[in-house]
Parts: sequence; C-alpha cells; structure tokens
Amino acid sequence: MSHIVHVAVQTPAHSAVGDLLSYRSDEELAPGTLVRVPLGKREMLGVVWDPPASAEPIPEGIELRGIAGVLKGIAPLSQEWRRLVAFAAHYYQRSVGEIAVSALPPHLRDMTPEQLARRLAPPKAAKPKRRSKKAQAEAIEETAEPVVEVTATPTTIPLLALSAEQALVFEQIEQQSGPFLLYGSTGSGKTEVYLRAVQAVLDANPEAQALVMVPEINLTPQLEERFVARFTPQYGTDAVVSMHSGMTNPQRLRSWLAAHTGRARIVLGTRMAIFASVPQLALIVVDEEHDASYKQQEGARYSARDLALWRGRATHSKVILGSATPSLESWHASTPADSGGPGRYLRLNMPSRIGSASLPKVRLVDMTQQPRKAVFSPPLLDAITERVQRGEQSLILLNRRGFAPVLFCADCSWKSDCPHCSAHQVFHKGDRTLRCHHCGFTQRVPFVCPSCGNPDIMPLGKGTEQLQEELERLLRNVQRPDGNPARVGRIDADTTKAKGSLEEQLAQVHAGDVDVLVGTQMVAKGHDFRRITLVAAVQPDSALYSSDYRAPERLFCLLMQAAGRAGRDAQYVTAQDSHPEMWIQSHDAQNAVYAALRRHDYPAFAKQQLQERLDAGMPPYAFQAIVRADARTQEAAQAFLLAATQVARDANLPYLDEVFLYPPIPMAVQRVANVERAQMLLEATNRSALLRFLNAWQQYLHWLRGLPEHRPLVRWLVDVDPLSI
DNA sequence: AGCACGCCGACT
DNA sequence: GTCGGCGTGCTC
Repeated sequence: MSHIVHVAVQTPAHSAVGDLLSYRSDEELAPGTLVRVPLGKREMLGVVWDPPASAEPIPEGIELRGIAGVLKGIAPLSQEWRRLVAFAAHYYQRSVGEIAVSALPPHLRDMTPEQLARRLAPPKAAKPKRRSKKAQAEAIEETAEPVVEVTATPTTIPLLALSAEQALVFEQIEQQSGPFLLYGSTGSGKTEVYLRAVQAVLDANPEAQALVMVPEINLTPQLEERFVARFTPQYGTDAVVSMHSGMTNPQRLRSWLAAHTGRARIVLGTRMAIFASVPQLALIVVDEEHDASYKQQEGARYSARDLALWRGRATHSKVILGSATPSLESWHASTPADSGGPGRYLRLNMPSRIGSASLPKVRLVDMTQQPRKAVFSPPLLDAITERVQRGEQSLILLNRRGFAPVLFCADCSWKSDCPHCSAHQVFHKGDRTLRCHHCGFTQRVPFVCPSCGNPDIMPLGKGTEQLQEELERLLRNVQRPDGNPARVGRIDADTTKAKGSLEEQLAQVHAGDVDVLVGTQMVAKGHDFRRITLVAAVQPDSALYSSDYRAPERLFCLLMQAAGRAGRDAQYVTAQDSHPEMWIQSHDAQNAVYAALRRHDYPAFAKQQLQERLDAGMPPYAFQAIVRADARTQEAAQAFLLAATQVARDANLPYLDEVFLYPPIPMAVQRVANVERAQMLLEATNRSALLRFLNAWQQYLHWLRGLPEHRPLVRWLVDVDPLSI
C-alpha cells in the first residue's frame, strides 16, 4: 500500500510552489524523517513534515511522485525541533522548508542515502595503511582535538571558588525557572557562572544537553577552550561540539550528528546553533545577548536570541542571557514588576570585577576646547606617550577603515563617488586604491582629479590607516623602557583578511610587540588584552546624530566593551601605579550618553533611552517590520511598495487597523551595486496583530510581484523586528 | 532559485 | 548547418 507524505523542501522563496509538497511512499514515514525527493529535474533533501491540520486536497491534475530515498540511520527530527522551525518560519515570514533545510548541516543536502550510510558506518579497524595526502591531512584534523582518556570514575575538576556575587547568582539560577538576564560587567566572571550552570544541568540528568551561544566565530575558540577543559575530562571528547560557519562541511555534519544523537552534551556555536537538533535540551546560554550578530541579516532574518527564549519556553529549559550592556529589549523585559516593568525575565546582577582590577576611569576631552585640526588632542597624546614610556599598551578605536573615507578636489568639488552605489569610495593608501565598502568596486587612485585634471586631490576625514600613520609620526621620538622606538600596530578588516592573521596579530599584541594598537570595533569585542591600560575613542560622536534610533545604544555598548579591554590584568595596573583609563574625544562632551558612560552607569543610560523609546512609541514598546524592495530604479522599488500598501487596503486585510504603514522611502544607502533600494516601515503595538497582518499580506506581495508592471523589481523581502530602519 | 525549452545571431 | 545568447515557464 502506498502512503502520502508531506515533505518540507527548500522551494524558492519567491515562487508560487508551496513548501509542503506531497509525495508517495511505499513505507510509512514518521514526521521528522530525512528524505530525498524529486522536484522537477532535480533531487533534493527534504524533511517529512506533520500532515497539515486542515486536510488540504491534493492539487488537481498533479500526479504525485514517489520519494527518491530515505536517509536511514538518522533518527527523525523531534517534534520539538519541528515546532521550533515552524514557529520561526511563521514569525519571520519564510517557508517551513527553507528554515528546515537551511537548519540542517549543508553536507546532508547533497548526500545520497548510500553516501550517508558510508559516513555513518563504524570506522574500519585502524590498520596502518597507505593513504592519500589529503586523507592523512583529514585524519590529522579529525584527531586534532585534545584526546582525553575517559576514566571509569568521573574525574573531579578542581573548581575555582565563586565570588559571593557569583555564588548568589548561581543559586538563583538553580532555584528559579528563568529566563534570566545576567547583567554583569566585563570581567565579572559571567563565563564561570555559565560553566557552573551547565555543570549543574549535566549533573542532574545523565542525558541532559546544553546549548551555549556566542556572537561571533572569532570569540568561539576562547570559550570553547574553557568548556573543553572543564567538561571533556568528565564526559569525553565528543561532549563539547562547535557549530559555526567557519567549520568545514564534514566538521559541521560531525558536530550536528553528535548533538542529534545526544552524544554531545554541550553545543557551542553562533546564531545558526539555535536550530541544532538537541533532543535533551535543558539549558540555553546566550552570551553577549545584545550583540547584533544574533540577528541574521540575509535570507530568513531570524533573531537567534529571541528564538532561544522561545525554544527555552517550549522545552522547559532554563535560558540565561548574559551581557554587560544588555539590549534595551532585554533590560525592559527584566525590569521587575514592583518597579513598573513586565518582569518577564529575572534580572541577576554582577557589578564587580573579579580580582583587584577596577573599572577604567573615563576621561572626556571637550574637543571644542582643543586645537581645531588635531585628531589626537594634546592631553590624549601625552597620555599615550606616558604609557609607551612605561611599557604599557594603548588601544585607539576608530570605526572607519582605510586612509580616508573620500578623496576630494578643491577646484571642482569632485568626490570619489562609487559609480555603482550611492556612497563614496574609500581611499586606501597602502595599496593605492579607491574601494567601495558596499559593493567592493576597486580602482587605482587617480594621480589627478578625473574631472578637471587638478593634481591636488586630497583625502577628507580619517580612517584607521591614517591614524596609524599619524601616530607613528607623533610618537617617532618616544622610547619604550627598553630604549626601542614606539611601535604602532593596526587591526581591522583590511589587515586580517588572510585566514589566521587575526590570531597572529593578536598574539603580537599579547607578546608586547606593539605599544599602540589602532583598530575598528572588531578589536573592542571579547579579546583579552592584558597589558592595555588606555583605550581611546577618537571620533565617536557621529553615532549620536545618526538617524538610526539604536545608534546611541550601540555606541554606549561599544564604548563600555572597549573600556572593558583596559586594565583586565591588575598586575599591569597596580604594579606600575597607573590606573586604567578610557578616553573619549567629543564635540558634545555634555551628552547624556557620555555622562552615563563616565559613571559606568548602564542602568541610568537604559532608563533614559527607554523613556525616549516610550515617548516616541518605539521598540520595546512597539513592534516593527520592514518591507524592502530592490529594483533597477528607485521609482520601480517604491511603486511596488505603494502598490503593496494599496492592495492591503483594497483587500481590507485582517488587523490592518492595528498596523501603521509608513510611506515607502529610499534606504539610507539608496543604491548598492546598481540596485536601487526602497523600504517601508510597519509598526504595531500588538505583536500578534502585526504577524497576522504580515501573514495575510504575504500572498498579495507574491501576486503583485508577478504582475507585468512590477517586472523591473529585482526582489522584495520582509524583516521582522529589524535592527536598523 | 535551478534547470529546462526555445527562438534568433556568428562561427567551423 | 551548429554553438550558444538569455527570455519565459515549471517544479508535489
């Protein structure tokens, strides 16, 4: 007898093909089973899904095709996982198949059942035999993880004693159900709390698993090291696995299988890990929960942090969000009911730094009182000079790479505009190029103005490259204690393009080869610079005047994180009798953002920002979505959005009266790679009204897209809970 | 999105 | 006569 199975496949997001397709199968297949199915001339990976609630009739005139194969050997994905995928698809306005398939390891996508069986087969008896170079390399890679003997009696790890603060927080996590917002300043020992919480969960249940998420691949190795060191002696080598995009496909499959089979007890990864199959999930940790990289910015635009909360609730797992500068959403959600907040999360405070290291002193330089053209105010330069002479390191932050953001001709006002984008091409002095940071378009730097022939074209503004050059000049007569001249290093996306070069350069900084380090925000995050006693933000003001209402939040967070880089090692601070300092040069030194920063007072900052959000009716007091349209012309992009607004009114879509549709506008960077971009904002005070509206609207957007008058449209997309508007 | 088919220009 | 340009249409 033949069965009908509903299969989630990755059908194109903008086609009319549904995402649950019906196939014939000789055997009955449980929901969650991985299968290969024919679609057109292709064969692709699919997941057997639960039959639709309303027994939809199979479309007329379609002869059902049979499934092509079953990926035996992989247990069906759990109902919990399918619910997570279905929720994410519904919430972020994507197809179930797209989320489901993209949540699986890429290697599975192009594996036949036979190939999978071979992969899953127990390795043949390890006979020393001739192997190809490549196979040898792979074998080495496979065994590169620390091999730890698993003893019959679990080894007891000597644990660090918890501080009183940590102990109190840990006790709360043990006794309460959460979710928790662990608000702890940099260096307060949040990681140790995570480790203890994971330990407690694993101890309580021999099958329990934990999911630990970090924002960026760059930061995973450090955390991974600590988890491996702590847990593999007791639970074996496979107990801790990673999941991030920097891994090879075979590695990703291996980790995924370890988690899916329950062998891995701890899954450590970036945002993609939120979709891992973790059948015995008992705890989710989201470190640096405020970090923007938890929000996927292409394809399905999901927030891994928000999904973590949903998944935690669905599985009765504890969820710990940790941050020194929480997102305003999480701060608001964790404001206790007796303080007038929703009290949905339990806020746990860890204000103190571990050890004798203290928070850096924040020094604001009023740039209106300084010589006009100087990038480095004299007092800041003096402070840097002193550090060099004492053998300490300084970190100079500027969020702009390259030498100068634009080249300019004073005679004819020519600017180095990108021919393909509404943006300037950045002047990179090192390789004498003009580069567009939006589309990558690169040209040689012209010798004379391309427009009028004037040979005196000049750079406007400063980038990291120029800062490094200027510092080298300003410090050329400054000597370190060992008599050598001061050395100025730079770390940004340009100096770290090669694989492994970031690690290499960080090692140089650690080794003391660099006295002053210039860098973009990539150095402000997570890395532990033990000998840095001065951090300076030389031009942070622009974020204060940005049209993006989240800009102050990001700035505050960046500066707090940067400040956290200073003086983490008390040895360098107290021994030299110098106090760690955070310098900020500003033309608006009285700004409330800086005032709060000076006191290291995140709560005051959050309170002020939340009041502004409340007054303006913005998140977290309102819910937003963005519909974006890309087209050859701005008119065509906006026309689509206008038509979309009109069709919503004409069709009188449900919840239309609860959703405010703003008029379409060009995006801040209107054109990228010759594509014109427009967007419109949707706002509602009721989250589910917004979602239901979007769900109903979706099919009309598909329909509009197909109309001949919207032919010039390149694509459209929906971003729910956008991070920037 | 792929991957076809299909209908017109420059080549061995 | 073919090779191949990318316009249009379909995929349970």
